[in-house]
Amino acid sequence: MKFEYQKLVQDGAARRGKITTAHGEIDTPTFMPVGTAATVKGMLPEQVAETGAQILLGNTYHLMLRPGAERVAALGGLHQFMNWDKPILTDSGGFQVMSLSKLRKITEEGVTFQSHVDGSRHHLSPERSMEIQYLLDADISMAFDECTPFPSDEKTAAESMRLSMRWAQRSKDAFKQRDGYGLFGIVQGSIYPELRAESAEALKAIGFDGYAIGGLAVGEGQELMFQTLEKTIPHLPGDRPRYLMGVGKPSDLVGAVLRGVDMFDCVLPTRSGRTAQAFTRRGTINFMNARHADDPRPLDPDCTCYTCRKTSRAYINHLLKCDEMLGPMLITRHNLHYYQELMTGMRDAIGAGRLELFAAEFHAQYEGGDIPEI
RNA sequence: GGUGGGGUACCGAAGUGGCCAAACGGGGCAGACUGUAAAUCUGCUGGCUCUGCCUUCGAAGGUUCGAAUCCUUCCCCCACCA
Repeated sequence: MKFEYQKLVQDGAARRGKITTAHGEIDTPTFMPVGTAATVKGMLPEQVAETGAQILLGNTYHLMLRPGAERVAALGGLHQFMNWDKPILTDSGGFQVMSLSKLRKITEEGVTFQSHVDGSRHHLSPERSMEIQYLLDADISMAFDECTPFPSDEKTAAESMRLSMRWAQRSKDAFKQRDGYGLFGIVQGSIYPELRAESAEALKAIGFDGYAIGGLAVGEGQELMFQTLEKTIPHLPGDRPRYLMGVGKPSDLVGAVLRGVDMFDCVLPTRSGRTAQAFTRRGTINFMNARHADDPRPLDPDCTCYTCRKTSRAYINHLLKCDEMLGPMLITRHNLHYYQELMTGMRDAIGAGRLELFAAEFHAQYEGGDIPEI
């Protein structure tokens, strides 16, 4: 089957749509849990699927180091390797170029870096990144880019963005076209509207199956992020999915969907889940706090996830206090469920032409505070 | 009964005349986390009317300008020997 994006309903700038890939369909707007090292930390694949996730994010950088892309390919590809038969999108390794900045050396050709695992030297280029993502059998591959740090002055941001655009062309040239598989370009340009526009136009000229917006949620703040989205999205084609990389908090997702974003990935529900923070429709809860120790109520009485149906706040608090692995697992499971439910809510709202109202209700409830103390 | 070792903050444990309200761990309390080098990181953790004062290093007394640190007596714990 063909890799394609179908826009089903438009509500303001927001879109309800569907992406078709070799491993199945994805309802958009969608949230992709992050499974960096061929696992969503602390979750079995079927549990991830149970939350409603339709696609995962995997990582070129981590998987090339361990266990190695060729090995994954020999073992049947990433889907089989990690027992996830739904779509997978792989990051290109570009983000690690930034997050591992102490160990990197960037040239026009690509980036040389030292492994955080054992210090060994490795090289990543647009061509090698495409090859790795092909070996992993990613349904959606990402162009190899440089995630421009924040803050960057306009000149630096422009040079970084233009390098990413040249790499985007090379990524496109190296990408092996196959039915059901797609390649996304990544818009850069920091917070500068003209650079974002230039970047988006450059990618559009190359032609991609989807367009990602990178280099945001890196410290600029939500307001600047939203402003940048508003200056970027009008330059992107309407008949392709838009993916805001690495975002974000629930309110970021709502604001970005309102502005026309279709896809997200973020470590927050999983990472925060491991560090005691639960996301609920009524805001966040830190389960290490002593006030939960005697609370027999579920994490969220209105939630239908396993954690909320079967466990109490007191139990979760106890597990975390004892450093038991089940604590992070339970919160992660809830968080992923909450994120998926939020996306479902937005998809339904767009379908009904009432996303603005949904957003207003979301904010009122999210900022309204946790359920009353017992 | 004898010999030796020891009693320090919530716990463990440094410190053996002034730079000690007392290192360091743990625990506790709170905060952070946005394309995952993160089950990680940061702060606080005697009290107060808080650029200072008060109380605290088993108890009481003493030496000294000054004591958790030196002296005396007492109480308690541990090990080995009887």
